[in-house]
Amino acid sequence: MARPSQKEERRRQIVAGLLRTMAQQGYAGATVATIAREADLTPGLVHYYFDSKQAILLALMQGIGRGVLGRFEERLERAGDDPWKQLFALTDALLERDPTGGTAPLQAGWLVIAAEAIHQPAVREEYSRMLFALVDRIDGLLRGVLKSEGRSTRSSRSLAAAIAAAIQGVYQLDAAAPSASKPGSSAPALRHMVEGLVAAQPGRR
Amino acid sequence: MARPSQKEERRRQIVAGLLRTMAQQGYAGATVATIAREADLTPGLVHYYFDSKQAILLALMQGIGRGVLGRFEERLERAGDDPWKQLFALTDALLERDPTGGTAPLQAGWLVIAAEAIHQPAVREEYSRMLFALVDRIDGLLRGVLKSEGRSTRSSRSLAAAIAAAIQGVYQLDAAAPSASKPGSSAPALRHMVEGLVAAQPGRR
Amino acid sequence: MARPSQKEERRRQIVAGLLRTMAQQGYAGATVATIAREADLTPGLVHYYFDSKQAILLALMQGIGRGVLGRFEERLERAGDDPWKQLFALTDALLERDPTGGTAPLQAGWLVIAAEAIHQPAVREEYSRMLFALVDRIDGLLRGVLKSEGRSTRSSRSLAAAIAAAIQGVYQLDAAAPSASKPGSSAPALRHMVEGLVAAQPGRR
Amino acid sequence: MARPSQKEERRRQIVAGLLRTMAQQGYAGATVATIAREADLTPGLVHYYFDSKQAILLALMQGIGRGVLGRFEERLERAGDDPWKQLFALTDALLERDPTGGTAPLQAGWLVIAAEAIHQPAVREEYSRMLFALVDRIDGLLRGVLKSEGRSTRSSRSLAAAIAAAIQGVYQLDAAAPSASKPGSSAPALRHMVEGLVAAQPGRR
DNA sequence: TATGAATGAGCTTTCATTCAT
DNA sequence: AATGAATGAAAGCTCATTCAT
Repeated sequence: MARPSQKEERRRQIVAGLLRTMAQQGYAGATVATIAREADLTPGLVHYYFDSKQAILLALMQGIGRGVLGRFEERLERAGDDPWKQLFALTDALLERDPTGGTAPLQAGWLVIAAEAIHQPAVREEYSRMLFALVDRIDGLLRGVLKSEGRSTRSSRSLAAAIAAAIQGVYQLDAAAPSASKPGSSAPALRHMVEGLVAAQPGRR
Repeated sequence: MARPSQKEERRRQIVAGLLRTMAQQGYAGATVATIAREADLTPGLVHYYFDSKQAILLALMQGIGRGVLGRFEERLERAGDDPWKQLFALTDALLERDPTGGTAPLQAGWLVIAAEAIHQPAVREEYSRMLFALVDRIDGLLRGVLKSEGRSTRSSRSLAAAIAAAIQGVYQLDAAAPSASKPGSSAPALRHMVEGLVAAQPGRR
Repeated sequence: MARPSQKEERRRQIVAGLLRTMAQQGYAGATVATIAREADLTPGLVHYYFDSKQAILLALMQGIGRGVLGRFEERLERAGDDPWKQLFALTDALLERDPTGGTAPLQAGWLVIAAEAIHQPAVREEYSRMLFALVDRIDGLLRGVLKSEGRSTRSSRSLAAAIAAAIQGVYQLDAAAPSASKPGSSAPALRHMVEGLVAAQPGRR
Repeated sequence: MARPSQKEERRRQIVAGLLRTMAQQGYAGATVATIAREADLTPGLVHYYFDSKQAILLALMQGIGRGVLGRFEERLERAGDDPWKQLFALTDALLERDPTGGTAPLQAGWLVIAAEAIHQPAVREEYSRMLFALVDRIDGLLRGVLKSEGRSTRSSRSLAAAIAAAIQGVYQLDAAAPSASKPGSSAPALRHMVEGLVAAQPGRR
């Protein structure tokens, strides 16, 4: 009972190693050897803690999910009861750019994961799971907003999906063509997009 | 003279082979052997027409760029003089889902390309080039809209980037988690988002 | 009967192409495609005139043999009856460095050929044939010298082989480490070596 | 701890495998697979110990350098103070033919290396380095001889280069056309050549 | 004669994974 | 727990040679 979980600590190291290398070299380029080096371990030990490279990726995805949602829930408390503020607390949390550049690996990693989801069923499953969780969370907040505006919540889920898509899109641009968007401009732009979605009269134009 | 030159045709075959396999297996999974099989050629011949696998990818990107923009320019003619209609002609063209499922490879491929752009400099360059072209095109139409609404065009480029991001996001969701969004719901949702962007009072909220 | 021998001309081109590329890239590096390009032909045509790459090499060796010996025979006429002059006419001819650098390919090529002779039996055979011819020629002249000095010709063939070896050695150094020997210093040095061989009392020291 | 490190031993095996196969098949013919088989290893393992095939070659060259010079230094001690004996200790050591045929690979290998030096810059560099070391060593001994004979040492380096060339030439003949020279005849012939070089009056004949 | 498309065998190299220690 | 040697199955790419035109 000395160290409560060497094991968990080691796994965290490895997962972090994968994220860092993957964000720079892609998934295929993230060799087990590279991951190990980044985590200050040996290749053999990586396979002692994880059955396969894919297993590391899945663990990474779950870690990201917990981390990002966790960061948001903190903010939600500070948002009070205003539905708009709550919704924007979520979008802002997701789009926040770490000034130290620390989130770049996260966004790049996320893009890489999405690409892997296309052909790795296990990854797609986890990816979908996380995305549904996100859409559901957005949907919940969005319904609050719609109600407060006296609007129908009928198609709220579609709208939530659109918001999620927009967020993913910002990730993608930031990661793959960082020069295309001005830093700091995404969060406010997304707010206006969301306002547009909410204000829209179904069937208009 | 030797066999009549089918050089361009062959190259097209190979590029198409890459897109199809890449959309199903990712870039690393699209081996030269797979590409060749998909194009009904031998691996050696693939390298007769392209110096490297990466060269095929770059050719594919240029082909996609030409194809997508071409499809749009056709529609633009039908949109007449209404700035809103012109802008929506573009977004609709980009988001249109081929009912036969034919565009799925394109969107999946695009996501894979974005992921490769992260660590392959040549790909990133081409990716940025194409994205800039898209943002510029959106920007042009957006300015028309803003003027017609009597609004400032000062930050039009940021808005254009946001719109491009939203489109990329839809691609990503469609490719990696198709079940998350209802088919057909993206195009109208994007319209509303764009309206929101345009209607926004800078500095509000 | 129009052109007496297009064929021979073409073959000469190809052989020259092999020599040039081989002198720069080695035998393995001298691709049929490279040879063809250097000869301003197409790869297919190369195999129309030669059955195989090796066949070009063998033709090259014969061409070199004729060329080098031919150059020497010219000089021999000018050497008159002095046995020493005749012998040095040969060594000088072999060691002469083209001031335009034109013989560099020849020496480099010769070194490459020697290396191929190790494992290509057909090449080794031709190489030996040429070397024997050279040693025999040297031997003939050397006997003249030995007689004129009143010395035994018993071991003249060994001495001739040693002289041939020294010449090969100069080729090798010139080709692989040109900076090791001063240009122009080889021919006189070789003369002195030969003099030493001739002057030696068998069994001395 | 893992298996006890046999790193150096393994590297030696591989280098020896390269020398053996290279002496029989040339450098291009010495595939990594062949080398591995000769060393009783798998091809993958070869690349575990060496980054590239070229790296094995460079290691081989350094090994040869150390080995040959080492063999000579032993003899030098036995040569006492006589400058001639010292010089001949060197040439004899270099030309010594292992009666078991054991040095044949070495000489053949050396020829192959010289041929590679032509077009592989890294190999040329190492080759030059070794040759310079050899010429320098010869030069040192030669100066001793020249002084003891009361002769000028002005052009000793050129003479040393000529001696080195003659040695290389013997290697070449032995490797590529072993039948051309009688076994055992090279060492004495070289001695006489060297004597001729030393005895020569500069500018004579 | 001449072309250059096409083939297929083979090359070097990489890497996830296993395993003796 | 930990190491790093070892494996083997690919991968991308090259190239002599053939062949339809």
